Amino acid sequence: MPQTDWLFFRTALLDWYEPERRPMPWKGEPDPYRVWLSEIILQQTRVAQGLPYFERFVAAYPTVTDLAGADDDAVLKLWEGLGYYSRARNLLRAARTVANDLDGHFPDTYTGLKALPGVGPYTAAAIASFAFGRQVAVLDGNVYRVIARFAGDEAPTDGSSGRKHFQQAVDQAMGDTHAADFNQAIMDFGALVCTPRNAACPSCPLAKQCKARAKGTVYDLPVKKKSITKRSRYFHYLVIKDTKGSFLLQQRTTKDIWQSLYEFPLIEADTTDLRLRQLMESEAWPTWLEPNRITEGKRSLVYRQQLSHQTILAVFHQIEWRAPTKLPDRFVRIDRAAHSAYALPRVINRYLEDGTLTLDL
DNA sequence: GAATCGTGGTT
DNA sequence: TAACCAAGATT
Repeated sequence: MPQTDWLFFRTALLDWYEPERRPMPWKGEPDPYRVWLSEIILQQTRVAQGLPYFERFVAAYPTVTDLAGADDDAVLKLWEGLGYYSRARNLLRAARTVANDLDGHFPDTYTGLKALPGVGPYTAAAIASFAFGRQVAVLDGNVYRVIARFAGDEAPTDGSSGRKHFQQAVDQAMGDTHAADFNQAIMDFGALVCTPRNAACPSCPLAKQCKARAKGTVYDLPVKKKSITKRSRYFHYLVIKDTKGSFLLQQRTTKDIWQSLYEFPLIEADTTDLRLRQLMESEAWPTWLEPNRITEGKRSLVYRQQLSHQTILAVFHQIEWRAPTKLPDRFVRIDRAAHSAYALPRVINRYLEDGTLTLDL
Protein backbone atom coordinates (compact mmCIF):
# COMPACT_ATOMS: atom_id res chain seq x y z
CA MET A 1 0.00 0.00 0.00
CA PRO A 2 1.35 3.44 -0.98
CA GLN A 3 1.92 5.88 1.87
CA THR A 4 -0.62 8.25 0.33
CA ASP A 5 -3.34 5.65 0.80
CA TRP A 6 -2.54 5.32 4.49
CA LEU A 7 -2.45 9.09 4.80
CA PHE A 8 -5.98 9.21 3.42
CA PHE A 9 -6.93 6.33 5.73
CA ARG A 10 -5.86 7.96 8.98
CA THR A 11 -7.13 11.39 8.00
CA ALA A 12 -10.59 10.13 7.09
CA LEU A 13 -10.66 7.82 10.11
CA LEU A 14 -9.87 10.58 12.59
CA ASP A 15 -12.36 12.91 10.89
CA TRP A 16 -15.01 10.24 11.35
CA TYR A 17 -13.97 9.56 14.93
CA GLU A 18 -14.24 13.06 16.36
CA PRO A 19 -18.05 13.34 16.29
CA GLU A 20 -18.67 9.60 16.63
CA ARG A 21 -16.51 8.66 19.57
CA ARG A 22 -18.12 6.27 22.02
CA PRO A 23 -17.94 7.53 25.58
CA MET A 24 -16.18 5.08 27.89
CA PRO A 25 -16.33 5.38 31.65
CA TRP A 26 -12.62 4.74 32.02
CA LYS A 27 -11.61 7.39 29.50
CA GLY A 28 -11.01 11.01 30.31
CA GLU A 29 -8.55 11.24 33.16
CA PRO A 30 -6.63 8.04 32.46
CA ASP A 31 -6.13 5.95 35.56
CA PRO A 32 -3.79 3.06 34.65
CA TYR A 33 -5.64 0.76 37.03
CA ARG A 34 -8.99 1.42 35.39
CA VAL A 35 -7.55 1.22 31.88
CA TRP A 36 -5.88 -2.09 32.69
CA LEU A 37 -9.01 -3.48 34.36
CA SER A 38 -11.22 -2.48 31.44
CA GLU A 39 -8.86 -3.98 28.87
CA ILE A 40 -8.68 -7.32 30.67
CA ILE A 41 -12.46 -7.45 30.98
CA LEU A 42 -12.94 -6.57 27.32
CA GLN A 43 -10.65 -9.31 25.96
CA GLN A 44 -12.86 -11.32 23.57
CA THR A 45 -15.84 -9.60 25.17
CA ARG A 46 -18.31 -7.05 23.84
CA VAL A 47 -18.44 -3.66 25.50
CA ALA A 48 -22.10 -4.12 26.39
CA GLN A 49 -21.35 -7.39 28.16
CA GLY A 50 -18.26 -6.19 29.99
CA LEU A 51 -19.43 -2.79 31.16
CA PRO A 52 -21.49 -3.95 34.18
CA TYR A 53 -18.56 -6.08 35.33
CA PHE A 54 -16.20 -3.12 35.10
CA GLU A 55 -18.55 -1.01 37.21
CA ARG A 56 -18.86 -3.71 39.86
CA PHE A 57 -15.10 -4.27 40.04
CA VAL A 58 -14.35 -0.56 40.42
CA ALA A 59 -17.00 -0.25 43.12
CA ALA A 60 -15.68 -3.26 45.03
CA TYR A 61 -11.98 -2.52 44.45
CA PRO A 62 -11.33 1.19 43.73
CA THR A 63 -7.54 0.78 43.55
CA VAL A 64 -5.09 -1.90 42.57
CA THR A 65 -4.09 -2.22 46.21
CA ASP A 66 -7.69 -2.98 47.15
CA LEU A 67 -7.83 -5.65 44.47
CA ALA A 68 -4.50 -7.12 45.55
CA GLY A 69 -5.92 -7.68 49.03
CA ALA A 70 -9.02 -9.49 47.82
CA ASP A 71 -9.72 -13.19 48.29
CA ASP A 72 -9.40 -15.44 45.25
CA ASP A 73 -12.95 -16.70 45.59
CA ALA A 74 -14.35 -13.18 45.91
CA VAL A 75 -12.70 -12.11 42.67
CA LEU A 76 -13.87 -15.24 40.88
CA LYS A 77 -17.38 -14.61 42.15
CA LEU A 78 -17.32 -11.09 40.77
CA TRP A 79 -16.10 -12.48 37.45
CA GLU A 80 -18.79 -15.21 37.42
CA GLY A 81 -20.61 -15.42 34.10
CA LEU A 82 -18.02 -13.49 32.10
CA GLY A 83 -16.08 -16.53 30.93
CA TYR A 84 -12.39 -17.16 30.23
CA TYR A 85 -11.74 -17.42 33.95
CA SER A 86 -7.97 -17.46 33.59
CA ARG A 87 -8.42 -13.73 33.10
CA ALA A 88 -9.73 -13.43 36.66
CA ARG A 89 -6.91 -15.52 38.09
CA ASN A 90 -4.29 -13.54 36.18
CA LEU A 91 -6.01 -10.30 37.14
CA LEU A 92 -5.38 -11.04 40.79
CA ARG A 93 -1.81 -12.21 40.17
CA ALA A 94 -1.04 -9.01 38.26
CA ALA A 95 -2.66 -6.82 40.91
CA ARG A 96 -0.55 -8.45 43.61
CA THR A 97 2.59 -7.97 41.54
CA VAL A 98 1.84 -4.28 41.06
CA ALA A 99 0.85 -3.71 44.68
CA ASN A 100 3.60 -5.75 46.32
CA ASP A 101 6.56 -5.57 43.92
CA LEU A 102 6.00 -2.32 42.04
CA ASP A 103 4.98 -0.03 44.86
CA GLY A 104 1.43 0.19 43.54
CA HIS A 105 2.47 1.66 40.20
CA PHE A 106 1.78 0.03 36.84
CA PRO A 107 4.70 -0.24 34.40
CA ASP A 108 4.52 2.64 31.92
CA THR A 109 6.08 0.92 28.92
CA TYR A 110 4.80 -1.66 26.46
CA THR A 111 7.48 -4.15 27.51
CA GLY A 112 6.94 -3.64 31.21
CA LEU A 113 3.19 -4.01 30.89
CA LYS A 114 3.44 -7.13 28.75
CA ALA A 115 5.36 -8.85 31.53
CA LEU A 116 2.26 -8.79 33.74
CA PRO A 117 0.21 -12.01 33.75
CA GLY A 118 -2.78 -11.77 31.44
CA VAL A 119 -1.31 -8.84 29.53
CA GLY A 120 -0.42 -9.82 25.96
CA PRO A 121 0.51 -7.79 22.88
CA TYR A 122 -2.89 -6.16 22.43
CA THR A 123 -3.45 -5.25 26.07
CA ALA A 124 0.08 -3.94 26.59
CA ALA A 125 -0.31 -1.65 23.57
CA ALA A 126 -3.74 -0.51 24.70
CA ILE A 127 -2.61 0.41 28.22
CA ALA A 128 0.64 1.97 27.00
CA SER A 129 -1.24 4.26 24.60
CA PHE A 130 -4.41 4.99 26.60
CA ALA A 131 -2.86 5.38 30.04
CA PHE A 132 0.67 6.55 29.28
CA GLY A 133 0.50 8.21 25.87
CA ARG A 134 2.96 5.80 24.28
CA GLN A 135 3.14 5.74 20.49
CA VAL A 136 2.11 2.11 19.88
CA ALA A 137 -0.68 0.76 17.68
CA VAL A 138 -3.07 -1.90 18.95
CA LEU A 139 -3.90 -4.99 16.92
CA ASP A 140 -7.25 -6.57 17.76
CA GLY A 141 -10.07 -8.21 15.82
CA ASN A 142 -11.38 -4.84 14.65
CA VAL A 143 -7.99 -3.72 13.40
CA TYR A 144 -7.42 -6.93 11.45
CA ARG A 145 -10.76 -6.48 9.71
CA VAL A 146 -10.50 -2.77 8.96
CA ILE A 147 -6.93 -2.96 7.67
CA ALA A 148 -7.46 -6.15 5.68
CA ARG A 149 -10.49 -4.70 3.94
CA PHE A 150 -9.13 -1.24 3.24
CA ALA A 151 -5.93 -2.72 1.81
CA GLY A 152 -7.70 -5.66 0.16
CA ASP A 153 -5.17 -7.80 2.00
CA GLU A 154 -5.85 -11.51 1.71
CA ALA A 155 -3.04 -12.60 3.99
CA PRO A 156 -4.29 -14.86 6.82
CA THR A 157 -4.64 -13.01 10.10
CA ASP A 158 -4.04 -16.00 12.38
CA GLY A 159 -0.61 -17.32 13.12
CA SER A 160 2.47 -15.38 14.12
CA SER A 161 3.36 -14.36 10.57
CA GLY A 162 -0.13 -12.92 10.07
CA ARG A 163 0.20 -10.98 13.27
CA LYS A 164 3.55 -9.57 12.22
CA HIS A 165 2.24 -8.68 8.78
CA PHE A 166 -0.78 -6.76 10.06
CA GLN A 167 1.11 -5.11 12.89
CA GLN A 168 3.43 -3.65 10.27
CA ALA A 169 0.44 -2.51 8.22
CA VAL A 170 -1.31 -0.79 11.12
CA ASP A 171 1.96 0.84 12.18
CA GLN A 172 2.14 2.39 8.72
CA ALA A 173 -1.52 3.33 8.83
CA MET A 174 -1.10 5.12 12.16
CA GLY A 175 1.99 7.06 11.10
CA ASP A 176 2.58 9.88 13.55
CA THR A 177 -1.09 10.22 14.49
CA HIS A 178 -1.66 10.39 18.25
CA ALA A 179 -1.76 6.70 19.14
CA ALA A 180 -4.49 6.86 21.78
CA ASP A 181 -6.87 8.62 19.40
CA PHE A 182 -5.96 6.42 16.46
CA ASN A 183 -6.37 3.21 18.47
CA GLN A 184 -9.71 4.24 19.87
CA ALA A 185 -10.86 5.43 16.44
CA ILE A 186 -9.98 2.29 14.51
CA MET A 187 -11.57 0.00 17.09
CA ASP A 188 -14.75 2.08 17.23
CA PHE A 189 -14.80 2.17 13.45
CA GLY A 190 -14.57 -1.60 13.27
CA ALA A 191 -17.31 -1.99 15.87
CA LEU A 192 -19.71 0.56 14.38
CA VAL A 193 -19.04 0.86 10.61
CA CYS A 194 -16.74 -1.84 9.24
CA THR A 195 -18.56 -4.67 11.00
CA PRO A 196 -18.14 -8.39 10.25
CA ARG A 197 -21.55 -8.52 8.56
CA ASN A 198 -23.87 -5.80 7.34
CA ALA A 199 -21.04 -3.32 7.12
CA ALA A 200 -22.07 0.28 6.53
CA CYS A 201 -20.21 0.56 3.22
CA PRO A 202 -22.69 2.97 1.56
CA SER A 203 -22.03 5.61 4.21
CA CYS A 204 -18.41 4.68 4.92
CA PRO A 205 -16.02 7.63 4.73
CA LEU A 206 -13.23 5.26 3.60
CA ALA A 207 -15.25 3.55 0.87
CA LYS A 208 -13.84 5.42 -2.09
CA GLN A 209 -10.34 4.11 -1.40
CA CYS A 210 -11.33 0.73 0.04
CA LYS A 211 -9.78 -2.09 -2.00
CA ALA A 212 -12.16 -4.74 -0.74
CA ARG A 213 -15.09 -2.52 -1.64
CA ALA A 214 -13.70 -2.10 -5.16
CA LYS A 215 -13.10 -5.81 -5.59
CA GLY A 216 -16.33 -6.89 -3.91
CA THR A 217 -14.44 -8.94 -1.31
CA VAL A 218 -15.60 -7.13 1.82
CA TYR A 219 -17.18 -10.23 3.31
CA ASP A 220 -14.29 -12.46 2.28
CA LEU A 221 -11.98 -10.50 4.57
CA PRO A 222 -10.24 -10.94 6.85
CA VAL A 223 -8.98 -14.42 5.94
CA LYS A 224 -8.38 -17.10 8.57
CA LYS A 225 -6.82 -20.41 7.75
CA LYS A 226 -7.93 -22.61 10.61
CA SER A 227 -11.42 -23.45 11.81
CA ILE A 228 -12.20 -24.78 15.25
CA THR A 229 -13.46 -28.27 16.01
CA LYS A 230 -15.88 -28.99 18.80
CA ARG A 231 -16.36 -32.08 20.95
CA SER A 232 -19.27 -33.09 23.15
CA ARG A 233 -18.99 -34.00 26.83
CA TYR A 234 -21.58 -35.56 29.09
CA PHE A 235 -21.69 -34.41 32.72
CA HIS A 236 -23.69 -36.03 35.50
CA TYR A 237 -23.87 -33.72 38.49
CA LEU A 238 -24.70 -35.14 41.91
CA VAL A 239 -26.86 -32.63 43.75
CA ILE A 240 -26.27 -33.95 47.22
CA LYS A 241 -28.45 -32.66 50.04
CA ASP A 242 -27.36 -33.70 53.51
CA THR A 243 -29.48 -34.05 56.63
CA LYS A 244 -29.01 -30.38 57.47
CA GLY A 245 -30.33 -29.28 54.08
CA SER A 246 -26.94 -28.18 52.80
CA PHE A 247 -25.56 -28.97 49.37
CA LEU A 248 -22.04 -29.99 48.48
CA LEU A 249 -19.77 -28.19 46.06
CA GLN A 250 -16.21 -28.90 45.01
CA GLN A 251 -13.66 -26.76 43.24
CA ARG A 252 -12.39 -27.60 39.77
CA THR A 253 -8.63 -27.86 39.88
CA THR A 254 -7.64 -29.76 36.76
CA LYS A 255 -6.29 -28.18 33.63
CA ASP A 256 -9.66 -28.13 31.95
CA ILE A 257 -12.65 -25.85 31.52
CA TRP A 258 -13.87 -23.74 34.43
CA GLN A 259 -10.64 -24.06 36.37
CA SER A 260 -11.02 -22.82 39.99
CA LEU A 261 -14.77 -22.51 39.71
CA TYR A 262 -17.08 -24.62 41.92
CA GLU A 263 -19.55 -27.28 40.88
CA PHE A 264 -21.53 -30.20 42.25
CA PRO A 265 -19.63 -33.49 42.50
CA LEU A 266 -19.26 -34.63 38.91
CA ILE A 267 -19.23 -37.93 37.08
CA GLU A 268 -18.31 -37.62 33.44
CA ALA A 269 -19.66 -40.28 31.09
CA ASP A 270 -20.02 -40.91 27.38
CA THR A 271 -23.76 -40.30 27.33
CA THR A 272 -26.40 -38.39 29.25
CA ASP A 273 -28.65 -41.42 29.12
CA LEU A 274 -27.76 -42.94 32.48
CA ARG A 275 -29.81 -43.47 35.63
CA LEU A 276 -28.37 -42.93 39.09
CA ARG A 277 -28.30 -46.68 39.58
CA GLN A 278 -25.94 -47.08 36.64
CA LEU A 279 -23.72 -44.27 37.87
CA MET A 280 -23.43 -46.00 41.25
CA GLU A 281 -22.00 -49.05 39.57
CA SER A 282 -19.40 -47.10 37.62
CA GLU A 283 -15.75 -46.72 38.56
CA ALA A 284 -16.17 -43.00 38.92
CA TRP A 285 -18.71 -43.19 41.73
CA PRO A 286 -17.20 -41.53 44.85
CA THR A 287 -16.36 -44.07 47.53
CA TRP A 288 -17.44 -41.78 50.38
CA LEU A 289 -20.98 -41.63 48.98
CA GLU A 290 -22.16 -45.00 50.27
CA PRO A 291 -25.20 -46.32 48.37
CA ASN A 292 -26.91 -47.46 51.57
CA ARG A 293 -26.90 -43.90 52.91
CA ILE A 294 -28.55 -42.21 49.97
CA THR A 295 -32.02 -41.85 48.54
CA GLU A 296 -32.52 -41.17 44.88
CA GLY A 297 -34.36 -37.98 43.99
CA LYS A 298 -35.27 -36.18 40.83
CA ARG A 299 -33.33 -36.32 37.62
CA SER A 300 -33.22 -33.12 35.60
CA LEU A 301 -33.66 -32.68 31.90
CA VAL A 302 -30.50 -32.33 29.83
CA TYR A 303 -28.93 -28.89 30.01
CA ARG A 304 -26.82 -27.82 27.07
CA GLN A 305 -24.04 -25.25 27.11
CA GLN A 306 -21.89 -24.19 24.20
CA LEU A 307 -18.28 -23.36 24.99
CA SER A 308 -15.74 -22.20 22.46
CA HIS A 309 -14.44 -25.71 21.80
CA GLN A 310 -16.90 -27.99 23.58
CA THR A 311 -20.58 -28.71 23.90
CA ILE A 312 -21.49 -29.59 27.48
CA LEU A 313 -24.54 -31.78 28.06
CA ALA A 314 -25.34 -31.86 31.76
CA VAL A 315 -27.81 -33.89 33.82
CA PHE A 316 -28.46 -33.16 37.50
CA HIS A 317 -29.31 -36.01 39.87
CA GLN A 318 -30.77 -35.03 43.21
CA ILE A 319 -29.69 -37.17 46.13
CA GLU A 320 -30.63 -37.19 49.80
CA TRP A 321 -27.62 -38.12 51.88
CA ARG A 322 -27.71 -39.42 55.44
CA ALA A 323 -24.27 -38.08 55.95
CA PRO A 324 -21.65 -39.24 58.38
CA THR A 325 -20.38 -36.40 60.54
CA LYS A 326 -17.17 -36.04 58.60
CA LEU A 327 -17.12 -34.27 55.25
CA PRO A 328 -14.47 -35.32 52.75
CA ASP A 329 -11.77 -32.75 52.11
CA ARG A 330 -12.02 -30.21 49.33
CA PHE A 331 -15.80 -30.01 49.61
CA VAL A 332 -17.75 -26.99 50.77
CA ARG A 333 -21.32 -26.83 51.95
CA ILE A 334 -23.75 -24.22 50.82
CA ASP A 335 -27.01 -23.60 52.63
CA ARG A 336 -28.79 -21.68 49.94
CA ALA A 337 -27.36 -22.81 46.65
CA ALA A 338 -28.83 -19.92 44.73
CA HIS A 339 -26.97 -17.42 46.89
CA SER A 340 -23.64 -19.15 46.90
CA ALA A 341 -20.53 -17.11 47.60
CA TYR A 342 -18.69 -19.37 45.17
CA ALA A 343 -18.39 -18.78 41.44
CA LEU A 344 -20.30 -21.38 39.46
CA PRO A 345 -20.37 -22.23 35.75
CA ARG A 346 -23.30 -20.83 33.85
CA VAL A 347 -24.91 -24.22 33.31
CA ILE A 348 -25.11 -24.82 37.06
CA ASN A 349 -26.58 -21.40 37.72
CA ARG A 350 -29.18 -22.05 35.06
CA TYR A 351 -30.13 -25.26 36.81
CA LEU A 352 -30.38 -23.43 40.13
CA GLU A 353 -32.41 -20.63 38.60
CA ASP A 354 -34.89 -23.17 37.36
CA GLY A 355 -35.80 -23.66 41.00
CA THR A 356 -35.73 -27.43 41.13
CA LEU A 357 -33.76 -27.32 44.36
CA THR A 358 -36.68 -25.78 46.20
CA LEU A 359 -38.90 -28.73 45.33
CA ASP A 360 -39.08 -31.84 47.46
CA LEU A 361 -36.90 -34.70 46.48
C1' DG B 1 2.56 -23.06 16.26
C1' DA B 2 -1.69 -25.17 17.18
C1' DA B 3 -5.05 -25.89 20.50
C1' DT B 4 -7.68 -24.24 24.24
C1' DC B 5 -10.01 -21.25 27.40
C1' DG B 6 -16.77 -18.93 28.22
C1' DT B 7 -20.51 -16.59 27.33
C1' DG B 8 -23.82 -14.00 24.70
C1' DG B 9 -25.25 -11.64 20.49
C1' DT B 10 -26.14 -12.04 15.55
C1' DT B 11 -27.30 -14.00 11.30
C1' DT C 1 -29.95 -24.19 13.68
C1' DA C 2 -25.24 -23.85 13.76
C1' DA C 3 -21.54 -20.94 12.75
C1' DC C 4 -19.27 -16.85 13.49
C1' DC C 5 -17.17 -13.63 16.40
C1' DA C 6 -16.27 -10.27 20.28
C1' DA C 7 -10.94 -4.34 22.89
C1' DG C 8 -6.74 -12.07 23.21
C1' DA C 9 -3.61 -14.76 26.24
C1' DT C 10 -1.44 -18.87 27.44
C1' DT C 11 0.71 -23.29 26.96
